[in-house]
Order: sequence, then C-alpha cells, then structure tokens
Amino acid sequence: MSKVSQNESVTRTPGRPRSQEARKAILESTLQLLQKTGFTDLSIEAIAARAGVGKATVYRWWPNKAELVMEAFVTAVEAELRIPTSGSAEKVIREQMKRWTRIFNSPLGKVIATVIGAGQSDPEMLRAFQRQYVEPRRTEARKLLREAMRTGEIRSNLDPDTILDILYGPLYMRLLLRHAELNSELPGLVFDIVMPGLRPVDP
Amino acid sequence: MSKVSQNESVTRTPGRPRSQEARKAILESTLQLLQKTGFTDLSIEAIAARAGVGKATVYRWWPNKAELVMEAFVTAVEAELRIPTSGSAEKVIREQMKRWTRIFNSPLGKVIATVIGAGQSDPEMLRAFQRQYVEPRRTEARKLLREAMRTGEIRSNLDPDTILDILYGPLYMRLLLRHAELNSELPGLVFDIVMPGLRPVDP
Amino acid sequence: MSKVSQNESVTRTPGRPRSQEARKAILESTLQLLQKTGFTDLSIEAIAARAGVGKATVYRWWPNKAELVMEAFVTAVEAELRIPTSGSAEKVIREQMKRWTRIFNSPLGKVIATVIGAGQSDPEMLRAFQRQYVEPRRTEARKLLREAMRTGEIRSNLDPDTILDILYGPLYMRLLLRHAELNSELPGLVFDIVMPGLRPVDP
Amino acid sequence: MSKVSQNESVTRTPGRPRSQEARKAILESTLQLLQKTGFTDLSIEAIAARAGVGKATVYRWWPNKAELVMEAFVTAVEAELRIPTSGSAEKVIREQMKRWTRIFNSPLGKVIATVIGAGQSDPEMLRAFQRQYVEPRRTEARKLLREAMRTGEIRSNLDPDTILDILYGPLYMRLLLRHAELNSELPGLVFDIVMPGLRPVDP
DNA sequence: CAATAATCGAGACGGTACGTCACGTCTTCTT
DNA sequence: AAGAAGACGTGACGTACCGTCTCGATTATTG
Repeated sequence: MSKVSQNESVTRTPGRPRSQEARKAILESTLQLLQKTGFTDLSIEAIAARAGVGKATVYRWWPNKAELVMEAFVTAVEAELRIPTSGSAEKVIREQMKRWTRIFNSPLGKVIATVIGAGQSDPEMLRAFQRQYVEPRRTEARKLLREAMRTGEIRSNLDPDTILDILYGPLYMRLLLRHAELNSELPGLVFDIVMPGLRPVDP
Repeated sequence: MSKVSQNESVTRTPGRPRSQEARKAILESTLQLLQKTGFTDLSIEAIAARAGVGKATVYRWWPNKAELVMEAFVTAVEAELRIPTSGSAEKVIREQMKRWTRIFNSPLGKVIATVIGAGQSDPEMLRAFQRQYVEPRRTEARKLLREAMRTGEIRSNLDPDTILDILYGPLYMRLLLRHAELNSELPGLVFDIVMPGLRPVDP
Repeated sequence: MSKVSQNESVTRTPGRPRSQEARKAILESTLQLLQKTGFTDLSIEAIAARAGVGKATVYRWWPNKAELVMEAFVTAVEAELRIPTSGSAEKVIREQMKRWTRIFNSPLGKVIATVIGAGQSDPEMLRAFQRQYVEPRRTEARKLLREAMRTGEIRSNLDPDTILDILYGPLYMRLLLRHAELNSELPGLVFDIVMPGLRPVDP
Repeated sequence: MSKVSQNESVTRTPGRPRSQEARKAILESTLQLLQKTGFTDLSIEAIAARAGVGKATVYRWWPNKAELVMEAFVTAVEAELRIPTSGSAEKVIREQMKRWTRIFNSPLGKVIATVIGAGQSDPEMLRAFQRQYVEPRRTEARKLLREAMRTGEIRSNLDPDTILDILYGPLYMRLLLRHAELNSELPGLVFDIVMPGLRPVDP
C-alpha cells in the first residue's frame, strides 16, 4: 500500500500543456467581438488578433467558429443555468420567466439570439446549443412540472415540454423576431393567460 | 397624336430594359441554393453562376445578399400570406395554426428559419422580414381577434399580440430551436391549453 | 473582297482584359525584391503588396514563384540576349565573354545566380531557364562556331557545346561558387589557354 | 587519491551527454529527404519526425537548415575528398576529373547541386561549402599544379586556379544548368582541348 | 435608320479572411 | 543536462468570394 493517488492518476499527456491564458483570452475576445459584430462578420483572424494569440492556436482547439462561439457562450451563461429558487411550481416558473426576460434584454440576449441564428445555417451549432444550453434547463424544469402534477398543482394529463414551449415561446419569439417589445410585463401577461389552462378542471 | 402608349404614363426609360429572364433565374437559383447550403454559405458568385448571369447583374438590382434572399423568399411565400377561411375566431385560428405547422415542416420552413437566422446578424434583413412577412399577417390576425373580443367570444382585456405570441411562439420555437418535434398534434395541444385563459371569466 | 483583316482576326476574349499596369508592376517588384532578398525569402505576398496588387492577380497569371521569377528575369535580360557584333569568331567570342563577365558582376548577375540556384530545387524552373535563356544564345553561338570550322578558323572535329562549356564554364563556376573573383581579366586568361587547343593542328 | 578521472582532462560537462543515436538519425534523414525533396521543400519538422527526434534537439545542435545540410553533406562526401593517386599531374588530373564526373552523376551529385543552389540564397551556406568542400581539394590540386610547373610539365606563367576552373568549369556547368549531358567522355574531350594550352610553348 | 443609352455576359481587379503548414521558441515530464 | 513531445506566436501559403470595374454585344427608345 503506497501513497500513490489511487486510480485518479491523471496521466498527464506528454509535451507542453495547453495554455490556460490563451484559452481564456480567446473565449473572452470571442464574446466581446460577438456582441459588436454578429456571428457572420466575426472572423477567427480578428479573435486571434484581439486575444494576442496565433490563429493556429484557435484552430488547434476549436474545429470551427460555431464550436468556439458555443463554448464562449456557455462559459458566459453557466452561472445562469441553474433554477435557483424553490417553492410552488407556479411561483418558481413565474420568477424564472422574469429572470430570462431580463437576460434576453441584456447583452447576453444578443449572444443567445446570435447563436440560435447561426444555428440555422449550421446544424452542428444548433445541436451543441441544445445539448449545452437547452437540455440542462429543460431537465430541471420537467422535473419541477412533474412534481407539480403529482401534488395536483397542475393537470397531470399534459406534456411538460408543450407547457414550457407555450410559456417560453413568446419570449423567444420576441427575442428572435423583434416584432414587439420584450418588456418586463410580458411574463406576467403570458402566465395569467396560460395558467387557467394548466390547473385541474374540478377543484 | 402619336403612337405614344396611352395615358398609362409608363414613361419607359431609354436603353435596354431589364431582363425578366435574368431576374427570374436569379430568384430561382437563390431559392434552390438557399435550401441546400444555408444563408452563410450562400454566395452571390454561386447564384450568378447557376443562373447563367453576370455577377454585376445581381448587384445592379439587389444591394446585398439579404435583400435578394428576402425577395426570393417573399416571392415563394406570397401565396401563403392570406388568411383564407372565415368563421368563428377559434376555428379560424385553429386551422391557421395547423396550416403553418405544415408549412414549417415543408422546404419553405427551412427558408423561413434561415431568413430569421440571418436576421440575427443583419438588422436590415430582420426589418424586411417583419415588414414583408410578419406584419401583413399580424394585421389580419389582430383584426380577427378584436372582432372576437367585440362579440364576446374571447376576453376583451387582453393584448392581441400577446395572444398571438402565446399561440405561435411554440411553433416558432420548435422551428428554430429544433429541441422537439413540430408535429401536427402540437397546434391542438397548444390551443387546448391556451383557450381557457382566453374565454370570458363568467358565462 | 473586303478590307477585313484576314485570318489575323484577333478574337478578343470576353470579359475585362488583363491589366498591363498590374503585370508590369508585378514583374518590376519581383525583380527588385529578388535582388535584395534572394529567391527563398521572396514571398508572393510581398511582391503583391509592393506592386499594389491583389495576391490573386499574381496567382491568376503565374502558377508559382518560379515561373514569375523566370518571366521577370527574362524580361530584364531580353536586351542582352543577342550576340551583337560580327567579325572573326575569335574576336566575337572574346568580346562576348567580356560582356558576360560584366553582366555577371552587375545586379543582373545576382539574379541569374538566384535563378540557377532556385532551379536546383525546382526542375520546372531550370527547364524554363534553359528554354528561355540558355538555348537562344547557344543556338547563335553554335552557328558562329560551325561557320568558323567551315572557314578553317578552328578545328572542325570538335563539339561546339563542349567548346562553349570550356569557355563559359569558368565564368559560371565563379558566379555560382564564388570561390574566386570574377574579374575582367579572367576571360582573356581563359581564352589564351583554350585557344591553342581549338586551332587547326598543322597550318 | 580520489575517484577523479585521471589526467586525461576530458572535462566532461555534467548532465546527460549528447545522444549519438539522435545525431546520426538526424543526419541520415536529412540526407534522405534532401535527395527526394530538394533544399527548399526540406523542413526541419519532417527531418525531426523521420528521425524520431524532437524538433528542439535539431535546433540545439544546428543553428539552421543550411548548416545541418552542410554537415550531412560533408559527412557523406568525406571519403571522396582526398586526391588518391599520384603520378604525372596530367594523369592524376585526368583521373580525378573522371572520378568527379561519376560522383556528379550519382545521388551525391544531386546533393552537391542542391547545396550550391541553396547557397545562392544563403551566403552562409556558400561559405561553408567553400570552406569544407572546395578549399580542401583546391589546396591539394594547386600543390599538384605548382609541382608540375616546377618540373616543366606545364607552363609556369599560369594561375593554377584559372586552370582548375577551365577544367572543372564544364563539369559544374552541366551539373547545375543541365543543358547537356554530363557523360563519361566529357572529361577526355575537355582535357584534350585544354592540354595544348597548358604545355610549355617551345619543346 | 442611325444615334444614344442602359443592360447583358464575362471575367479581371484590389481586397479580406479562410484554414494549413512550417518556422523557431517554449514548457512540461522522462531518462 | 539532454531527450521526446507538443503547444505557443508568427507569418506566408494558395483559395474563395467580396463588391467594383472594364470590355464587346445586345436591345430598346429617340431624333
């Protein structure tokens, strides 16, 4: 029995290790440039230049612009991914919708819109977006709804995903189509209209 | 009195008139290439080549890729823009949602998603999309809803745009995020959940 | 019978014609950079930049650096390619050797050495060098020697090319190996040593 | 008395000694790649990879590609550098010229041409070539010629270097310009033409 | 019916960014 | 210390499109 760290032996790869400074600088300048130029006009050349990094270093670690933007985006969003509060499903969802309305109106909202937009020409990007952003939140939200169904807070014969799409759809639609303002009152209005349809029919 | 074309003061400009063959060929190849490559990878160079047209001819009539795509899109969508049926608001909207679900699943759906996607990096494009596609339909739909409010079919203290966003939001969300299937049952499910919240409270 | 220029009908190709300004600027900056940096360090990027020309314009007309350098070289050398004087073979060759000694010591000499040097790693370049530079001069020189053989000025059982290699070999050797000075006296020294072996044995 | 290594003051540096396997592998793969790709396309990256060696190991011992190639070249040529036979100057030189004709036609000839070619863009390389290859042989050849002048075998008022350039010039010229074949008969032809000019005038 | 004028195709132009390759240097662990 | 492995910033490669610009040819209206 030795003091060798068990099977967590990290087995360092040989060679010079990846520079964390470079990685961070790249992700940061990606995010900054993304906010001012949009996805299409965003060039790897400019990202590398602003990060003080060789272009090859970018290509060494990210296969294309989409993956790089996704990682930059996820890194920025990470803190926001959790559903923080607890309480009745109704209260939690209401607050969560308000929170995302604020996020959609912040610079991050522009990035989210850009990522979804880019995903329309880049299936890989859209898949990454689903996997890293949509699905984690959906999973938590579905759990919340199922629990609410069990307790009788909402009707139990509904598909959780459909409910979520009805609640969040208006927010995304206004984020992406910009046909109407995405103001702080919208979540409340939406909720008030939708809620009656969710409650059990007979008290 | 001369053979001047009557009073329909067309004031033909001198010089060779615009070639309608070229115009059609350009719009058609734009649409075709758009469906197979997405907006970003769509190049004017390729459009002109496929249309058998000089590049300058494209640039003479459309200022940029976005406008060209918009015109190609609107030309293709034109027939679908009207709300055809009449009857109770409930019935009309229900059918209209089903109809758009079908369109979203057709090749045209891909084009719509592409146009919205491109709009995220190109404000001009998004504005053209709103003006030429969203607004005409909204206007008709708003009228329909206001009439239904007047007759007491739905509650009168609601914002028509919010209602429309709740109904169509899930469709657009699935079109753009592709996180779940956009099948023919969705409109019914959405409608059944939302409708109770729209009806007048006390019978 | 019309005044149509016969079959010399130039049949212009369609499209914008090649820019002669660009062509000249490229050849000139090639020559200038070649003299200061050598072949290896000569970059198409730098040539294009100095010529105020797009890189693609260079690549449109020359497949690689070697061909470009060859054309620049030949353009510069063109005026020197003729054997100008006439008289006895002995006198003509003697003067020609002196002339090339001067050329080898001029900036053009550096270019010639560079071209031959580059040819060692680039067979295509060497072939172009032979075709465009060596062979034209050889042809004239061979003719001169054959005439001198006919008149009995030099022995008739010798291979003209061998004679030329003996006479010019020392010049090229010093140009390329730089092991000894290539001064103005060398041609005379070489000529005096070689000449006895060229004259008919018995008068 | 200590375990100090005796008086054979080799003063070994501390640390791991240089790997002779690595050195040989590098020189060998340099030579092999040189024969198949030419100097320009020869990359340190490829040499190191083929030798199974880290790039830094190459750079630790050779400052640049030119020096590395020179050492590889000299190592290969070393055995050929001596003038082996003795006898009359005429006979020795005649045989030496034949010998180099054979060498020039062997794979080594390609390497020599490559080295001279590379030297045209790399003064350092040319200097190394002179120092390590040209000069040693010249020194011996000059001595031979001066002895022949002393014995009256050849005229004494000639510059040995000029003579050598006349004799070897044609060989180098054909090696480098490839305008004519460098066959085994050439040395004899050259020698027969040049020799009369070397012999004393009056018998 | 010629002159004028705008459009057409073709394709060259000066640019910008692409994604790749090798450079020569560096940082890690191993020998 | 020297080794291999391999990441680093740098810079040129050759390519693809950008949007603009000449060309000659074509097709209309105007004098």
